[in-house]
Amino acid sequence: MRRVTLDDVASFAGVSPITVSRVLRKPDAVSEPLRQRVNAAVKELGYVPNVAASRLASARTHTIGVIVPTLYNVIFAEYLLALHEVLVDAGFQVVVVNSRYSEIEEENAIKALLGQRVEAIIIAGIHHTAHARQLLEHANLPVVETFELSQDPIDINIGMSQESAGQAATQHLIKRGFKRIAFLTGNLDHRSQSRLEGYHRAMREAGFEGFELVKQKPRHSAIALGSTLCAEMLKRGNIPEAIFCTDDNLALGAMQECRKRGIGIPSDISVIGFHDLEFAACASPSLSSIASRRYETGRLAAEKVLSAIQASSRPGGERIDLGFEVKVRESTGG
Amino acid sequence: MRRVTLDDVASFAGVSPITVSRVLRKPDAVSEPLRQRVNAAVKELGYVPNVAASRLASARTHTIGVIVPTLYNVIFAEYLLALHEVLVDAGFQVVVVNSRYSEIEEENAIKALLGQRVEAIIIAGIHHTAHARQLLEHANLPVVETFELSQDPIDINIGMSQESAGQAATQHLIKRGFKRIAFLTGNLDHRSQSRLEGYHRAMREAGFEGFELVKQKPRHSAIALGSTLCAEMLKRGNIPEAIFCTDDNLALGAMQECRKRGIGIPSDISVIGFHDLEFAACASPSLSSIASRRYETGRLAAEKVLSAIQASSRPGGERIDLGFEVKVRESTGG
DNA sequence: TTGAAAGCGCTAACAC
DNA sequence: GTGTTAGCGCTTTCAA
Repeated sequence: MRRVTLDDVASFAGVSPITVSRVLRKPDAVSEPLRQRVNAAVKELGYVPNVAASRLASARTHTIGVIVPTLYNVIFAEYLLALHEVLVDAGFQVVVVNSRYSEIEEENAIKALLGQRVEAIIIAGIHHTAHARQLLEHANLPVVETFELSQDPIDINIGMSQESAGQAATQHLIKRGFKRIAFLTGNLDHRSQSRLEGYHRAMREAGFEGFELVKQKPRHSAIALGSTLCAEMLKRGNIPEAIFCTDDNLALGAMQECRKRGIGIPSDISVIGFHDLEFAACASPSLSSIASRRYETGRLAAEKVLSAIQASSRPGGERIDLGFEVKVRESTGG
Repeated sequence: MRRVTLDDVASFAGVSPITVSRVLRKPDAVSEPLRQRVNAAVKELGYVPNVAASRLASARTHTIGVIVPTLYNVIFAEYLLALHEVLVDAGFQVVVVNSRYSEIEEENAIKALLGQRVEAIIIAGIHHTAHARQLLEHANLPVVETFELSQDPIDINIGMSQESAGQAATQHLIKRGFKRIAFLTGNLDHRSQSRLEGYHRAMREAGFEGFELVKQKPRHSAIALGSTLCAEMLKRGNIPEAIFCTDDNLALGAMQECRKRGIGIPSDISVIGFHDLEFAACASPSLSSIASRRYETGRLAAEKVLSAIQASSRPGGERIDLGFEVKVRESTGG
């Protein structure tokens, strides 16, 4: 049962193949009667064009490659949503690849996307293997790196300073008068690492000693992990005045653990999270957090890519800092 | 700056193109010395194979199409994660398309995927336009419909009875002794609709009168919507003894609204949600919910697809009910 | 406005 | 084990 091809449609309609192709791509270039005959034939035969052939012949794929470290994180879901909204509406296909927080997998993902001849790559993060970086630089297509700020962007870089954000969160706690401030995190990816550095910087500047608790995050339970981390910290006799969690889910878990133990928030311990997830504002107590602009990051990245493709020129090094915002709420006495 | 092709590699290595192709796809079929020369040439020239050409020539795409109504929902994120885990590891590429809860967009998505000659389609939901259904039936590839149970699956159907689940949730509340039970939902997609029907069935069987509150869900705030819906219901003087929310996020918002108004949960009003999201177990009060098996749905769908492709035969109508579980917690006095 | 010819970059099938 | 030939299904010239 051979699939129907463009040639089949052409013979059926009694026109040349190229006419069918034109009807499908630029109908205005074909006269009304032929157009109708072709459209009828397409419908009659149930013809579906083969994109692989079209891509090969035209050297255009109308595809954008996107690399994210994980699919299981609302942050990236929102970002992907924004990318989709802009790119799909502009007639592009989005291919999402998941690097699972591994630079090796990221390099493989880049190879796979290049093999597909994607017209641009949007990649979360600025840390790549040397070879990956080389591939991206030599690929001759627009590359957008997101979420972090790079000293040396490949092409375009859109993000925020994770370190400054970490510092700002910590400074907020310091301003509230706390000295014993703990830092809690799940897996220490580059972004959490930077936040941790910001935390240490703020603590150092204030003359305080920091202490962090890091624990690998199992796949499905950032909230539960927050409780676990918090419990562990308390069990060790490390009773802080305030906790900075690298993620709102962790913070929520930590708050629940405290509540379970009769520790008041913020009366006994203040808590600040990161990302300002939806529940933060309406949790109780409402959770202070650092608002990150992942939706805007996605939209802007997509728009930059579209204009670069339109201009068919590779954009020069551009760095856009979308910033962040400290949201002060009840969990830190706000 | 022409891209490096297989022919370039071949001349560089002094072998025929097909030998290069073999080294890349079945290295064992090529002698050691040639293999080394080819690999060196590939590296030296930075050759990246063109998948479009390969797909066209081999008539295999190693691509699976996946259609989901939205990307902005943890349920589908978990499901996609499971699909990715199985399919990517088996050497397939996953192309995800988002139908935005529209059957028309779903039909377009199907066309786009067929145009890409995906080797199987995994689609969330069982409700399609007549034309979409026809396309899927005639496409001669394995089709898996998920999340709901179909009377008449295209090929394979993996899911749960949304209606029974809605009924079970309601019956749980009825057993607790409640008569005035409200049903709260955001947008009424097919699955929520079925849950609503289950709710009405349970109420009817118990001889009670049901009342539902439906409101279109704006993109980013299921929790806030839950508060809004709850507030609206209370403002109208409709004070129920229990609330069944079609989603845990709504339930969380509703609980928060109640707390704000000094309404005790479960002392004044009981609340049950749906999906058993991560926070349900550790919210306070912990939230009763209906656990859905979306992760397993994803894995099983992917596995079924793989074995169908392996057998290169279209599977006959098969329906797999993965069931659900009523999780009784504090919010309904558990 | 329409068509003929050529070729995109790869692989299947068949020789050697 | 290696190469030759042909062709996958489209689109890009260029000519009419």
